[in-house]
Amino acid sequence: MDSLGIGALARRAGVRIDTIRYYERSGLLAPKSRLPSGYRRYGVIELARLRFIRRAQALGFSLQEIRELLALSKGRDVARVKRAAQVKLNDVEARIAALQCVREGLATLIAACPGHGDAADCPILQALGGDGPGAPQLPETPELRPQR
Amino acid sequence: MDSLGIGALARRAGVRIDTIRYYERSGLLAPKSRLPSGYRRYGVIELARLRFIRRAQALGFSLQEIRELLALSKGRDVARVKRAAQVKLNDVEARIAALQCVREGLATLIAACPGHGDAADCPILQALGGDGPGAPQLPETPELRPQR
DNA sequence: GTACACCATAGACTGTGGTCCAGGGTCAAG
DNA sequence: CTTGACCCTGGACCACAGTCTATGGTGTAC
Repeated sequence: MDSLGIGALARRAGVRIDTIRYYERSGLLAPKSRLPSGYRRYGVIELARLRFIRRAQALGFSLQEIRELLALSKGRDVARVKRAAQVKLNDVEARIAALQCVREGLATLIAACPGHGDAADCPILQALGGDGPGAPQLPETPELRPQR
Repeated sequence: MDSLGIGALARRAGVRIDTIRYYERSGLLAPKSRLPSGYRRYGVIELARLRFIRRAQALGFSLQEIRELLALSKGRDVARVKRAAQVKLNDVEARIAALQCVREGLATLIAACPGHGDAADCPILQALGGDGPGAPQLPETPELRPQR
């Protein structure tokens, strides 16, 4: 029998046992079966699914989004899966662009800072203090967080 | 008097009143002064600071990181400020690199997905299902989460 | 002077993604 | 048959970043 207990599954996937049970509670990963004692048993499919969950998480998907992706994979709707990935890609690219903005701002400030002398001459402190010309050009309150 | 009550400040910065009080509890933003009644009063400096907090947050900085960023502006030691900014810059660059990794993984999957046909042909679903050649090249269990 | 918007505090609650603990039951080896 | 590792459930707890509620005080305009 190539079936695993929860501990073996956890070791193979590199997660904690509690995390697996948490995913089960969250409707992400059910055991293949249970022993009469109630012990969970998992097969290779469950291992792959668990690894997928971790990978998708590392890609920036929330558990909710992963739930949706997994649901899509049951429906075999390839087009919708692709669209979901595309949306996430756009999201990631926007974040990269914003961070590159910050990097430029910081790099400029650091380059302009003498590293000694009066605090009034430090462009970094000026940028932090107000919204003068030295302030990093950041998007105005982008709607990244839901404001219910 | 160009001083604002908490409600006016909230409206000008586009945040909720509770959020401002929460930031105060968190040591991020103190009122300029208080009326004898206890009412908070804020000036343009506080408004700028609040806007800075929101901007930094939108870029993925946690409140803890923002606290550190803002703490820099209190330091009289310009050299230390510059060094701290440098550390932050490295931090931002690491974030960018990690996100670029994610972007590559997603882009590869999307490019390889026909967007139609059988689910077996979809590399996104394959990446989900197993760890075949189509799986995104992600660092194994990247330390994104503290494992205390 | 009273109506009404505004503000104060303390503390409870939300959702996300887990993590830990108590108090047991089960499985396999020796 | 006992020991130790493993597993079960239910519920508490954590950090984060707010959000809401209850209860009561304040500021101002009519």
